[in-house]
Amino acid sequence: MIKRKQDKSKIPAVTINRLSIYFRCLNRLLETSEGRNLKTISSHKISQLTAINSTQVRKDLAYFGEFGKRGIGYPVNHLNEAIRKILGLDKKWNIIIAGAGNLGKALADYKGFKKKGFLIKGIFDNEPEKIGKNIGHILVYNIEDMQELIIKWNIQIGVIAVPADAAQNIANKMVAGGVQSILNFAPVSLVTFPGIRIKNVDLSIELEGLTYYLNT
Amino acid sequence: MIKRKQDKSKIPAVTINRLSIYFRCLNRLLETSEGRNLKTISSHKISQLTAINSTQVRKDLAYFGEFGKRGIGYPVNHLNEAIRKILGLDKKWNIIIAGAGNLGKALADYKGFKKKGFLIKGIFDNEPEKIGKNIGHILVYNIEDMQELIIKWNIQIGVIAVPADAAQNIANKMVAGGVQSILNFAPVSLVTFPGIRIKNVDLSIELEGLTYYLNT
DNA sequence: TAGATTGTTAATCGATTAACAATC
DNA sequence: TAGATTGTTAATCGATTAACAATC
Repeated sequence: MIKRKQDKSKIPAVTINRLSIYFRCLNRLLETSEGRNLKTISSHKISQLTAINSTQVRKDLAYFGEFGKRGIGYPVNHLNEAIRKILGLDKKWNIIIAGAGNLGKALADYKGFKKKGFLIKGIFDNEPEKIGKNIGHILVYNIEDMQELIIKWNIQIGVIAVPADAAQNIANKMVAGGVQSILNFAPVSLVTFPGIRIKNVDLSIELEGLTYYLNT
Repeated sequence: MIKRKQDKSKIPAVTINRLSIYFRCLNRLLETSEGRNLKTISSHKISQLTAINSTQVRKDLAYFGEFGKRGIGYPVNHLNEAIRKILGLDKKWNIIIAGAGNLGKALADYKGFKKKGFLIKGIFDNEPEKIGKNIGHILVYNIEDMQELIIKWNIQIGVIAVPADAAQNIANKMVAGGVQSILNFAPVSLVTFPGIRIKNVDLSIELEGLTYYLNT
């Protein structure tokens, strides 16, 4: 049973990230015949598959309810469904992508989105040659129309894949349109807005986190 | 003066990530005329520009030396160069990309790499139609030849942009070739190797970190 | 009953931040 | 000297992990 009225601010953000990892691990397991025959799974087995400490696994899951049985383990199917609901993946989410460059194209074509219930409703750019064309099955729209279409399409998540110097302006427009969350691929610290959640994916930071340790 | 023999394992990984942020912030500043005229910058100013607590800024920098002067601040140019050296960005790094799909293409075309001293020496794929073609100015090679070319080109960093089920195999081959660090875009927990550093960039985790909070 | 495993408490570990002496 | 600001210590905060009673 999922605990009701669980205060999200009390749950560490890293716990949510690990929940995604457990979810993927269970999904993979259920794709195998071995996994489908499994009734239950122990925190120790999840630990082996994810390289996350088993106490951590139990603690993370316990934030949301008592999913397991002592002496037995966690029922695989039920746990899988419970995590899906916790992460909100039982719902459909409407997304737009700003920027029809290489990255925007790669994201628009990314098969993982649809599978998880993310619907990319449109891509936006300011280059006239790109506007009106299709990327995969998604149409490229004029960035001028973004704010209006965010409202019309009831967009919850905006993905920023524009150059760094345009990112803040795009973010402002997304928020003005009513977007509640932003996934930002531009290498800038966006000025944030109260109540709007921003996640940054930053290639430079990741690469420099490698070169620092390579450097002797 | 940079402290010699600083034990890297004693410095939090998050500090290195923030160092990247400070570095970018200083770079941006030095691109403006206002910034170029600045002799020094205070931890408080850096804090304003990066939204990172000023005590945190001072503590992070103090791991590597005494860059500032009390009552004055940090000399902008010198600090910028010092961080560049700490992150190893004064050196050239040889990179290969495995996977010539949309993501691999986007990465190969990413301008930020060259600017920071990262040289993409080749892209690898197993599809015959792709092998021998150019992406940007980079040639696509047969994945069979990857291990050999890693040695020949003295590759330090391997980027994995192949589907999830192929990722572990590619990682094994990269490590066998002598790659020391891996940037993994495939949504799997790679089995790690002693002494090899792996950084994961995982779109699902980022998106689910948004839907969790959107979910009511 | 004996063995397995959860859920949770308490201990530990590590990172952030407040406070302040040093000093420009 | 007075004000500004660093570098660092000590306090705080928060996350991880060890330990174990509960229980299947």
